[in-house]
Amino acid sequence: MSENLIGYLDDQGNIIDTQSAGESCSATPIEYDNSEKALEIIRHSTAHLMAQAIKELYPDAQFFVGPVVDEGFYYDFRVSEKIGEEDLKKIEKKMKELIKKKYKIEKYEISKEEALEKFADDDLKQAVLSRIPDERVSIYKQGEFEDLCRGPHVPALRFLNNFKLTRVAGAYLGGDENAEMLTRIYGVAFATKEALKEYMTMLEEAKKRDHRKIGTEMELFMFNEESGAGLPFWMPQGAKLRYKLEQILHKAHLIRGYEPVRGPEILKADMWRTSGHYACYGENMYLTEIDGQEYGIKPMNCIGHIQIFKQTQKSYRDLPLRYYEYGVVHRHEKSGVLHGLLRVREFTQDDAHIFCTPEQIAPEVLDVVEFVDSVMKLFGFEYRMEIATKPEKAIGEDAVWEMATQGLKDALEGNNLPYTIDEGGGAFYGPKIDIKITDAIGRKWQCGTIQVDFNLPERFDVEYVAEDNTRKRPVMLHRAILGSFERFIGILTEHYAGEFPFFLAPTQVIFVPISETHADYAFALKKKLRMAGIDAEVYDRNESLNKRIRTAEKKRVPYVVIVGDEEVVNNSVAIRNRRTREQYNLTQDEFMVELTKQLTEGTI
RNA sequence: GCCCAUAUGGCUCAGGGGUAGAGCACUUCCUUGGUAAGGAAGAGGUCGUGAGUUCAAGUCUCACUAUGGGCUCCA
Repeated sequence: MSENLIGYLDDQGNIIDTQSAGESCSATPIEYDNSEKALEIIRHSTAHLMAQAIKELYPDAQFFVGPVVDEGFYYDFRVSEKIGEEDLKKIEKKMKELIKKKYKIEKYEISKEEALEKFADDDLKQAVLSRIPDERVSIYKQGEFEDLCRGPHVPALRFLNNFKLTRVAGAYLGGDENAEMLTRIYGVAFATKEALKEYMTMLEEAKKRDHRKIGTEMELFMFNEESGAGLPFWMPQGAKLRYKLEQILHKAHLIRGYEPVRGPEILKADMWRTSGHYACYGENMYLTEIDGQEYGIKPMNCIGHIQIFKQTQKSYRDLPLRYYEYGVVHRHEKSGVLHGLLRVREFTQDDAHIFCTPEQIAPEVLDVVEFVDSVMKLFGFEYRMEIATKPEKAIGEDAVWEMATQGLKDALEGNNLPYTIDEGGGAFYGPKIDIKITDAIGRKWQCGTIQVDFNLPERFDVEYVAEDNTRKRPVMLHRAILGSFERFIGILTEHYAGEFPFFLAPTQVIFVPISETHADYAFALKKKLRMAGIDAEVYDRNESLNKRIRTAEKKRVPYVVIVGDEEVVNNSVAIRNRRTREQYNLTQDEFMVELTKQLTEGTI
C-alpha cells in the first residue's frame, strides 16, 4: 500500500476510503494530492477533525452534519457558548494539537437501531439518523471522538496539515427557516501548503475587486444609513457609467423592434390583487394609502405594460408586440440579504414584455436568447442558463404550466443550447429561463430572465383580434437582459476590477497639461471630445506633473494624455498606456479616429 | 427575519474607563515640473443613534440603525 494512498475510485465514480476497501481493492487508487476526489476526502476528514477540536473546547457541543461543499467544508453544530471569528484561531490550534497525537481514523458499522440507542441523548444525531434510509450506518472514530458518518475519510490525521477555518455563520437546521439555528463553521483544506496559500491569495485578490470597495474608491455609488438600507445613490461617476450602459442597451432594443413605454410607479392595490401579486408577492411589496384607498408601489412592471397594450385595440398584425422600459421597482427584501448593489430594495430592471401568439413563443424566446448572448459577449461574461419550473406558491393550471415549461425546453434544445433545471424555482405566474453569471469570488447571481406567462393575459382579459375576426388571448413573455442595472453594474465592476472598457468608463480621457501654458490647449481638446460625446477632464491643478499623472492613473481612466510644448506645436497628443507605462504620440485627428472607434465597440 | 461580527474626521485605519491619533483626500501659500506622491501651513471628528453602569464611557452593558459573513429568499 502506498504511503500516500487515501482511497479508491470505483467504476461508478464513488469514492471508497481505505477503511472501507479492506486489504485488496481493485478500484483506481486516489493519492494524497490536490485532485478533486482527494480534496473531497481530505476536506471531509478536516471537518471531522474540526468537530473533534470543537468537542474538546466546548464539551457540550452537539453535531449535526459536516459536508464538503464547492469551496471547502463546513460543520453545523449546537453549543451553549457564542462562537465568534476570534474563536476560529483557538479551534485551529486545537486541531493542530490533535494531529500531533497521530490518531488513526477507524471505521465500524452498526445497525441503525444500535445507532439510535448509541446517540439516544443527542437529538441532532437522531435528526440525522431519521434522514438515513439504510439499515446499517457507519461510525468513524479518531481517538476518543466518534461521529456518525458515511465517509469517506483519510486513513490518519497526518493527511490533514493544510487547512484554514474561514468563517462562522448561523444556519437553520435542515435549511428550514422555521427551525432552530445552529452554528456553522466554514473551512478549506488542501493537500499542500502551496495550494492553501494560493487559495488564500485568490480570496485576497477577489476582495480587491469587490464592487463595494471599487464603488467607494471610484465614487460610483453610495448608501446612506439615514436614508435606509438597500437604497443605492448613484454618484456622478456611477451615473455616467450607468447612462452609457442605458444608451447602449436602448439602441440594441430599438434595433430589435422593441418600443419604449413607461408605467406609473404606484398603482391601486386592486391591480395587484387582479395580477396575483398581492396574494403571492404581497409580503415583499410596499403598500400605502391615498385618499382612503390602498395603493402598492410596483415590484414589477408587467401591469403597466398590460394597461398600455389594452388601451388600443390590437390585431394579430400587431404581434409580436415588444414593450420595454427601464422600470424602477421596489421590493421589500429581508434586511439580512441586502448585499451592495447585488441585492437592493430599489432597482431598475431593463424590463420588456412581449405580447405574442403561442406559435411565436419559440422564435421570440430565441431572439431574446440571442440578445442575451450579444450582451454577454460584449462584456466577455460566461453565463449559464437554467430553466426554473413551477414553484409551490403559484397561480394557473398545471397543464398550462406544463405547456409553457416544455416550450422553453424546446426552444433551447432545438438550438442545442445547454441548460440545467431549477425545480420549483419559477415565478408564481410562469416558468422561466434564468441567466446566471458569476461574481469575482465565485458567487452566482441571476441576471437576465425570460418568463412565459399565460396567466396575466387571462387575469387582465388581454385580447387581440385574430385573422378570423375572433378575439384571442395573447401570451406574454417577461424578459430582462441585464436583470437590473444595479446588479449588472455591480458584477461588471468586479469583472473589470473597475477598469471599464472605453465605451462604459465614466471618465474616458484625462488631459494632463505639463504647465500652465498648455492648459488652454488641453481645455480645447476637452471641449472637442465632449462634442463627440466623450467624457474628458483636464488635470491642471497646482501640483507636480508626476503627482497629477499618478492621480489620473489611479482613477482607472482608459486614456491619460499628456500635453506640453511638443504637442501644442505639432497639434498632437502623448498618450500614456496605464498598464505598460509606455507612451505614444498621435495627431489630434488620429486620436479622434481611435476614440471614435472605441466608442462604437459598445454596440450590440 | 435569524446566527455571528463590525460601526472612530470625506476615504483607509490605529487607539482604548479620565475629555481623540495617523496616512490619503480637502483649503491656502510657495513651487511651473515631460510621465506614479515637490515643500510649508491649515481646517475638519466627541468616536453610528438612544438608554444604562460608573466619581468618570469612544472605551463596559442593553436596545435600535447600518454594514460585513452566512442561513433563507431573489433581479
